[in-house]
Amino acid sequence: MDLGGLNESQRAAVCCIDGPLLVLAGAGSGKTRVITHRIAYMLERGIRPESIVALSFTNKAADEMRERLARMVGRRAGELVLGTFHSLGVRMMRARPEDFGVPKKFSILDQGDVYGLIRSILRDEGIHFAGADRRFDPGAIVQRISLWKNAFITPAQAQDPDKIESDYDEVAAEVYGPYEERLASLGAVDFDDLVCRIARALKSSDAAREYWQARFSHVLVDEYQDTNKAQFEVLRELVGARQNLCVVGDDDQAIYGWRGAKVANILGFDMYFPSAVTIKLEENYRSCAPILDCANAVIVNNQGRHDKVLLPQRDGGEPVTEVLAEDGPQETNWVTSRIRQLIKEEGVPGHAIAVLYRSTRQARSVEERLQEHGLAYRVLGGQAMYDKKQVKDALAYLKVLIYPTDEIAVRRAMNVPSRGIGGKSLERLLAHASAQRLSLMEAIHRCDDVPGIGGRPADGLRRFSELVRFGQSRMYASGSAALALRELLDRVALRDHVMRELGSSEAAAHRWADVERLLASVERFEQRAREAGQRRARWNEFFGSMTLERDKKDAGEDAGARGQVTLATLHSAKGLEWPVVFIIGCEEGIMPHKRVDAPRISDAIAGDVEEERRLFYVGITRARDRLFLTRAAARFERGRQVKCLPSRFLEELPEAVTRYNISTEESLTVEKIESMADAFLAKLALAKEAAASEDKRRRGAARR
DNA sequence: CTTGCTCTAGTTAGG
DNA sequence: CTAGAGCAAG
Repeated sequence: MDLGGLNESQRAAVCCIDGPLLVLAGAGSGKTRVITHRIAYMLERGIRPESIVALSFTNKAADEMRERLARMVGRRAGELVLGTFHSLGVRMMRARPEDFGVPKKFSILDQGDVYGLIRSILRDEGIHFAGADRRFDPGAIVQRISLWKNAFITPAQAQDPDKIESDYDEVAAEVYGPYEERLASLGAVDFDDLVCRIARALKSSDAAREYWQARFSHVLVDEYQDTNKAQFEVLRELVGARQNLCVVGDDDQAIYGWRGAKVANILGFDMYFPSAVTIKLEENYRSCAPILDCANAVIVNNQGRHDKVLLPQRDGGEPVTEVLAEDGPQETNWVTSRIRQLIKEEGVPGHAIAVLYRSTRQARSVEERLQEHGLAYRVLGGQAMYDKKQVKDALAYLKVLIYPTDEIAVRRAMNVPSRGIGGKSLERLLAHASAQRLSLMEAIHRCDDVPGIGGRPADGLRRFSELVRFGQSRMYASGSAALALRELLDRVALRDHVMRELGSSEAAAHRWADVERLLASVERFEQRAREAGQRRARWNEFFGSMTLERDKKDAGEDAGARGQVTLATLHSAKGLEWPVVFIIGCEEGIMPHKRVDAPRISDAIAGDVEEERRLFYVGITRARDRLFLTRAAARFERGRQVKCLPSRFLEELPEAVTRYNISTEESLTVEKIESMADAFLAKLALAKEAAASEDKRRRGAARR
C-alpha cells in the first residue's frame, strides 16, 4: 500500500494497529485520510473485514467513510462493521436480542414518539405536580432522562433528593420510572437504549461479552471527543483485554458537552488505557496562516486541553476581517451584499461560501436577504425528513397496513386527520384490548363491543377500521404496499389535510413533497426486494432505516451542483469547510450564549464558556481562504433596541485582524496603520526637509 | 372533541 | 416579535 502521500505522524497513526491508540487530529489535519488508510492497511495485514468495527457519530460521516473505502479496497468495504454507535447497537440487538433483554421484534422510538410518551405520562401523573402551577417543557424532561440513561443513573437514583437541584429535575425524576415501564410494555427501545443497553449487557453477562469480544477484534472511533459515558463503556467492554482500540478526535472541537459528551474520555484516554500511544496531527492543510493564527490565539485561552497547535501548510492568505455594523439589519445587509459581490464580481461559486451562526433563528434574516438578492442557498441541519409530521403520519399508515399490531402507529394514524377520537375513547379501547388480550387495532375493528364507546368516537373508529381493511385488501390484491398506501392516503385525503393545516399553499406543497418522497422510497424498497427475489419485503429493515437514518440528499442535489450558499449553525458546520466563511453575531450573549455564561439558572443545564470558545474555534477553522467575523452594536430583541457588546472571543484575536466599521467605512489594519505611519513620517520628513531648506534659503537670504 | 384565542418563553443536535 | 402550548367556549 502506498503511504507516500502521508506525513510522518499520519503514517505512524495508520500503521500502529494493535493496542490502544489516541490520535489527536487537529482541524484540517487530514483525519479522514488517516482513518481510511488505516482500515485499508489493516485489511492488507490480513485482519478480517467483518471483525473491524469503525464508528462515527452521523450516518453522513459513516457513508462517506464507506464510499472512500470502497474506492480503496473495493467490495471488502461492504463487509466492514461500519456505522454509528446506534447502528451497531441495532445490529447487535437484532443478532442476539436475548443478550440485551429485548424482544425479538423490538421497535425503536424516534424523538417524536418519545415526546408523545412523556407528554402522556405528564398528563397521567399530572396530579403529583398540581402544587406547582408551572408548565413543563417535555423537551427539557426528555433531555434529562437521556442524560441519566447515558450516565447509568437509574430512576431510583435520579430521585435522590441530594441530586435534585430544580423542579425540572424533580419532575423528570418522577417521569423517568413510568417512562421506562412504558417502553418495556410497548416492546420498544429509544435511541439511548441502543447504546446503554449494550454497555450494560456486556458488563453484566460473561456470555454476551465473550461472544462479542470474539466477534470483533479491532475497534476504531471517529470524533471521539463526542463520546459519552455509555459509549465509552461499550468501547471498553468490546475491546476487552486486547485493547485494540483506536480513537481519533480533537478535544478542542468538543462541542457536545450539553448532550452528555465527556471530554474526559479524550483528555484522560491514557489513564483508562495506560499503554496507550498518543499521536498528534498538527499540520493543517486546509486554512491560510492568518486564519490559523486566529484559531490558535483563541483556543489557548482554554484551560483543560491537550497541548497542541495548528501549523499552517499553505502559503499566503489575506487577513481575517472583523466587521462592525450598527444593527442587525445592517449586518445581514452587509453580509449578503458582500456575498453577492463575491459571486457576481469575483466569480466565487456560491457553494464556496458559508454563513455560520450560533442559533438557528439567526438564519432567518440572512435567508430573507439572500432571497431578495436572488441568490441560491441551502440551510444545513433543521428537521430531519422522518421527523416531519406529515411524513410520520404517512409512515404510520404504512405501518398499520404492514404491522397492524404496532400500537404506536395505530394510535397515530387513527386520529390523523382527526376523527373525533379523544383520550377517553382511547383509554377505553386500551382497557378493553388488554382485558380481551387483543391488540389495539383488533379492538378498533370490534369497537362496537367496547363498553362506553358510541356517538362520534364510534363513528370515527368505524371509519378508521374500514379504511385499514380497505388498505390491507388493496395491499394483498396488488402485492404492493406502496400502491395500497397511495390509495389509502388518497382516500383519507391526507393531502387536503396538510393543505388545511398550513395556511399558505406554498408551504403545504413543500411539505407534501416530503410525503411524495416517502412514497417514492417505499416503491424503491419494494422494487429492490422484488429484484432480490424475496417473497416478502423485509419491512423491519425499512422501518429501522427510516428511524435511524436522516434523509439522504438525492445525489446531484447537493450544494455543489446548484451553487448554493450554505447557511449553518456552528454545530452543524463541524467537519465541513468552505473557501469563504462568515461568522455572524459575534457578540456577548450570542457567543458565548447568555444561557451558558449566566449564573446557573435553576432550570437550565449548566453550560460552560470554554465549550462556547471551542464552538467559535470550530467556526474559524471551517474557513480555507477568507474569514469574516461580524457583529452589530445594537439589536432589536423582543421588540426592544438592545446594546450589544463584542464577544470576548474577538478580543482574543491577534492584532493582524482587519477591523472594519460599515457605517464610517473605516478600515484599519496593522499594515494600514504602518503604512499610514510611514506616510506620516514621510510627510514629516518632507516637511522637515522643506523647513530646513526654507531655513537655509532664509539664512542665505539674510546673509546676502 | 374541536376550534380559536391568549399567553409565555425564548441554545446548540444526532441517532 | 413569533411559535407553540394551554385553556375556554362551541
